[in-house]
Amino acid sequence: MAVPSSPPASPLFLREHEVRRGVELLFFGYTRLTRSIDEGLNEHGLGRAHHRALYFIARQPDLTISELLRILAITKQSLGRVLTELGERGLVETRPGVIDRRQKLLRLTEQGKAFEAQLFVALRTSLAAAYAAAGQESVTGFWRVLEGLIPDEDRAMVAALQKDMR
Amino acid sequence: MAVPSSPPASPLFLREHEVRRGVELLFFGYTRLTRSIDEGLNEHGLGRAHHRALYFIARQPDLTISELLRILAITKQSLGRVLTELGERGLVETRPGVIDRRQKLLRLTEQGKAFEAQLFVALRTSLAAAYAAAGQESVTGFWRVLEGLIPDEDRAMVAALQKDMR
DNA sequence: CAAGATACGTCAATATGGCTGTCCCATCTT
DNA sequence: AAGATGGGACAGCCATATTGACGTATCTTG
Repeated sequence: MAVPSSPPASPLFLREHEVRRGVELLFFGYTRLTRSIDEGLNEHGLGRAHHRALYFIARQPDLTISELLRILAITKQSLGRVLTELGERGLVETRPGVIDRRQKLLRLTEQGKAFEAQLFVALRTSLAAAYAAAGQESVTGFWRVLEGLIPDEDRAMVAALQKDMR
Repeated sequence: MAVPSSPPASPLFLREHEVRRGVELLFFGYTRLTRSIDEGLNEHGLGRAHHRALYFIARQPDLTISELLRILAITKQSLGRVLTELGERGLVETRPGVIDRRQKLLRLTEQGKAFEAQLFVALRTSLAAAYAAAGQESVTGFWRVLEGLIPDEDRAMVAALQKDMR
């Protein structure tokens, strides 16, 4: 795998160090951010999978099971376990769909809202510090690159989440 | 409350939606990027944990076990299993440290290098496309924000990885 | 040199969060 | 009435992580 020291104008090769930098920063950044909520989750005996469900239910009240499945991209069985546990702890409640009574609309209880908000504080603290240190210009770039990592078929779903943000 | 060191308009309390957007984009971007290598890993019966080890050994040949443990932030036992499996498949080899013979210096075999390079193609394809779509300015911002997510005590480690990038 | 610290390995037990496959029920659609 | 869809549930499996304790080789230091 000998690499010439003066590379030709192959854009793919030229980007290697930039790509490695991105891979590494994404790895460390993502894992550190998720670690920031572990303590709060542990207090309730919950894990990150529970947080992901909580988060997206908080984000889109009256989400259905199948919508949540598409967002999380896990199996019905895996999600079932998580939702059962969240229900048992009184953090999530469901009601039958209005239009389609087979559906279950997911919502956070008051307790669930409070807990999600508590976890969100940790996320906000970390991200806000990073945003502040980097500056608004950088934040825009940060978003743009991440958007480019999301495959076309998923982009509508992500955009929908952010649709009704004020 | 006198906080002399922060500017008056310090956006510590960013608008919530900016933080949620970052959380979501990081989640989707990171998970989609990691999924891009699953197929390649599956062909060898390996998982993402194996890739992380492979990746960092590729990045820093002659890495020691304890350095790798610090990077991955997992336990010795977890890493032990991963390295055993990589060794059995002839992807990673070790030799005793030169200065300190208790150490094991980790290296990829030729096979290991080829495999890591193959996986890297998928990462590069995804990230390079995102970089190209976003533009160089954005890439810089992307890096800056992610750097800000890494706690001070880990930053030296990450910087060391990128020290000898050409 | 003896004592202790360090680098690494290993055992056993456990938790978490995924997966597949199969079958079921209620409800909506045609 | 038949079929499609939303959701639940069973059984079993796998990957990846954890803790705690103990062992061995090697380096460092009083």
